Amino acid sequence: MLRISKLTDYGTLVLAQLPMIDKGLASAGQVADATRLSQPTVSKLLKALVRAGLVVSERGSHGGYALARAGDEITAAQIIDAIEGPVAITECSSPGGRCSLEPTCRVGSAWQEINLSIRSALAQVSLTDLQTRHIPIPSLKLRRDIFGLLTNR
Amino acid sequence: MLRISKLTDYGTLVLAQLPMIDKGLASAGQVADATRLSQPTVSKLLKALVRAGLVVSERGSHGGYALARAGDEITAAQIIDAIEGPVAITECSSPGGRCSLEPTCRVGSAWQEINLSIRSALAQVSLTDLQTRHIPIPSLKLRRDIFGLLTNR
DNA sequence: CAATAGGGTACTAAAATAGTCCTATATAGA
DNA sequence: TCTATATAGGACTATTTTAGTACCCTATTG
Repeated sequence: MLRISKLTDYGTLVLAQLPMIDKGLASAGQVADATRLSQPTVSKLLKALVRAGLVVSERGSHGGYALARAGDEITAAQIIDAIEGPVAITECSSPGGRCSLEPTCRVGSAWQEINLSIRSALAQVSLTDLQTRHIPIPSLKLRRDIFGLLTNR
Repeated sequence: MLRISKLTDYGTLVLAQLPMIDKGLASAGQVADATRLSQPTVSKLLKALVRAGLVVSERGSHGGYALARAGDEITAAQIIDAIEGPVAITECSSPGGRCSLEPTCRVGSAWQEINLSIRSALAQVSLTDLQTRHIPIPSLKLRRDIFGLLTNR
């Protein structure tokens, strides 16, 4: 019915591998190893996450990435926005969308209500929820396989 | 962020052109003319809507299509399901999805909560809402243009 | 039994998504 | 200050999904 992209799902995996900002840094390569995703893809995701402010980065030979804030301060809505961009359910639902009939046309408002409901639902689920709502998993590899099954990757 | 397909949007247009079940029938060609969509596309949509039970059809030389029930008994969720199929936000959010770890894995539940919220939002908007929440429009053609602008078709 | 209309499936074309690669810039340490 | 390592940004290619079309079949009316 509605879906998030594979990249957004990967983004969740990537975020789950990052240390908190005050606990050191992980390089893109390390994250790629841990998630079993390719390095270029991981880099692309991390760049988007940095731009969105969910992740902080440091350049240079001992550089890397870390979560900008705690996992329960990062929401599913923010992750989706960071990776897919703020695409709305229809063009006209976008704030500042280009519908020139805004003042008279009321059709958009129905879709906007829907869009707000969806966003609020997504804002109520944190990264911590997404990554910890399961029983402890023996190894990283297995954990990744579970994600794979979950999302049909 | 999340979006419906163009075909689903077209589906709303098509539904808006159909008479109620007790008020006669409209042929696919008539609906195509009224919506300015191509006949093959309209036929495809109508077939899907019939299969989903939102529309009834009659074959034969005076056949055609009509709404199976009143516009406020048809929801946005039903329209989306009819045309895009019941694809969930992730595979595992599908009822009866194929995640073999269901009993132990709790990750899916977060996405499922999200999915339920989205579905309930979509179930609260009717076809009537979608088609009548605007000021009266002079002609069918103009009305269609407005939909076009709205959805960036 | 001919004309008209829907039913189903398969195919083609177009667009969005996913994935990769290349070049530039920054930092640490020898 | 030079080299190794790491991120930044953008361009490019491949893949997948979506949209659109065409064909052949079945049903109904006059």
